[in-house]
Amino acid sequence: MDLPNQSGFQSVIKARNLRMTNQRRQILQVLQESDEHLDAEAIYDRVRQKDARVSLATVYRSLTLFKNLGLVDERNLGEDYRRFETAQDEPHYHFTCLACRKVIEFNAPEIEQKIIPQIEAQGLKVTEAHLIVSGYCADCQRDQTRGKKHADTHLRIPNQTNLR
Amino acid sequence: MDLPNQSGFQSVIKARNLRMTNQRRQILQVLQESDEHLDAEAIYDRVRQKDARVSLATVYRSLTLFKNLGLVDERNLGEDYRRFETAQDEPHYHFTCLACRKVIEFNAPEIEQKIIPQIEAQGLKVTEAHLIVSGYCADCQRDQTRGKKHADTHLRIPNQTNLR
DNA sequence: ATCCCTATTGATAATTATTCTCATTATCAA
DNA sequence: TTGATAATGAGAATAATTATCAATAGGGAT
Repeated sequence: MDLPNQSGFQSVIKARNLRMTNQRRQILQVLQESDEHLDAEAIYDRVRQKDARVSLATVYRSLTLFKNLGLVDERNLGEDYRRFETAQDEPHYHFTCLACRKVIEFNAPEIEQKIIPQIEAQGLKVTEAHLIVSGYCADCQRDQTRGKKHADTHLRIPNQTNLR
Repeated sequence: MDLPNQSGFQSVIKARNLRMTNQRRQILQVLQESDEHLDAEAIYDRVRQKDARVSLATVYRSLTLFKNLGLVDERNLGEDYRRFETAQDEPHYHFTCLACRKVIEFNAPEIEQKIIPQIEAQGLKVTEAHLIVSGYCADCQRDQTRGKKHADTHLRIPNQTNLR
């Protein structure tokens, strides 16, 4: 949630002679207010609830703009799981539960302090690094062992009877 | 390229009463022969060159099957960059050049030895971990500073004049 | 070698997520 | 207030992947 405030955003916008529209304000606000990881569709839904008449195309356009302005990051949190979040100062990484799709953030200073320097020592220039960890959260592990019903649409545990 | 050989594959297939078809053989062979990271379309092209009449749908179906059998891994090597590779014994991670799309593999034992154990200590069960690093390889850095023409279709360097 | 069951395939339609098109609207500097 | 043009809405277009279904082909049993 440490995003430039609206007036800060406004100056960024004007400096590039872009325009500060109501749609952009709404979309940015939704992103700032949420601490979840939303996709374009979810952002679209929330913006509409706030009554703005914003089209899905505009949501996509705005997200692309915000990405390019460095205000928003697009994250691939696993297979078929692209989400957006406001840009953070601290580098951080993501664990995704394959059953309930919950996202848990964590730090891993080894990446910035050891792994990336090692890569750059080979002459490569690093601009981005994502560590994507998948598995099962504590709750869903419990449910599975109990054989409980849960949102198994996304279960990726290989199933002997359905390999195809 | 340390994949079960064809006879090993055959036994895996039969054990699940699946069938060893010519299409599957061809697709698997393409994956084994290549040390690049291919997408479904590229696999499709190569299989067709070997003259088999294989449909794209079958390529997708086979890749899904191989994934579920643990013979093949699907990798998200960055934005819009899903590729397949034969399953490896050693965990490894990927650097992708944003300019030429070259992929360089590297090890990072800190991930398996420190980061994952820390995550699991919190009660999470980890089944997968991908470290995706993006940036510019030595060659493309050189080209850029010289202002050379190169495949800039994929350049992601924010461009002040084209933010939208 | 032949038969039969059914797993697999090819061709193509359907689906999903995202981007594009273009006429219309709205922002904002003058 | 006006004018230049950035931005939008609505829907068409695109691209990647999956689903449908009749036809084909493994491979165990005979």
